[in-house]
Amino acid sequence: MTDPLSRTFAALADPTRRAMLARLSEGEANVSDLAGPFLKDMSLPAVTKHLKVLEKAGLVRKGRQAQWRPCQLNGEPLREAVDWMEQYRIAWEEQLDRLGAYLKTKTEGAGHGRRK
Amino acid sequence: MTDPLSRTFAALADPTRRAMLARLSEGEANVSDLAGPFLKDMSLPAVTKHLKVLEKAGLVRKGRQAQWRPCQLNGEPLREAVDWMEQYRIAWEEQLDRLGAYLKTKTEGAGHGRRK
DNA sequence: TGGTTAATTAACCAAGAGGTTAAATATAAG
DNA sequence: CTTATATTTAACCTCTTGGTTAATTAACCA
Repeated sequence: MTDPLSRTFAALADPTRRAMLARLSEGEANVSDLAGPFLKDMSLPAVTKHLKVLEKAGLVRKGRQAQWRPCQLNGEPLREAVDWMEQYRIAWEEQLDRLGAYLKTKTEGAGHGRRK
Repeated sequence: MTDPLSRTFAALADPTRRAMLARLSEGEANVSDLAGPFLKDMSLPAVTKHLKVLEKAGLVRKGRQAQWRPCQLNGEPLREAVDWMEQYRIAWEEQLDRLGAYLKTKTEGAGHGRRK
């Protein structure tokens, strides 16, 4: 699982990480800001690890400012993931269309020929 | 990692599984059809396992027809995943806009006042 | 019945993910 | 120089993932 797209999807496959991205979509945040909502459920090092997964996937960029590490969201890998999905979603919708058309034909042809 | 969205993203986080979905986007296929391109790299049971991951994520539906198991793609979970992403993509693009606006302000204000 | 093809299950293994606690680092502030 | 705050690293543990080979099930065919 070394390719970028896999890393992106893997990063998204965790509700904690998705929540952190959601938080970051509202603006920059330090590690402890991000950790806040989760400290009831897990330790700070656990959050650091999640953050690292997001960083390695390129979804988050971490700066430095004194002892704080302000984190920013980077949407680019997201766009690539969406692109991958859309590419096939089109095919899937076409499949649905074909199915729809097929069913329609069957129904229309039920009387074995056109009406009128 | 028990929620549907996580299962979907996790299922997509593997190039073998993505390739299987890509194949299925061209139409129905049996397990051995799907396995074909990968049998140089892995065994059939490995493919079965990948398929099971896709099934549990609801991305693939497996029927039966004699000894074959015709597999079909189900795009619905995909749509939900895209929806999740789009929801935040909007925010991300806005962030980019704000960044752009900020840089623009800085440049404009460089001469400390408006040019005539 | 016995054989062939398609696919799954079982039992196992190595590596990775996600968590922990305790110790270390980085920066600021007395 | 010491202390406080923010964050990371180290060492460890358990469960899951992704793979294996060997055996099993399911359905057809002769």
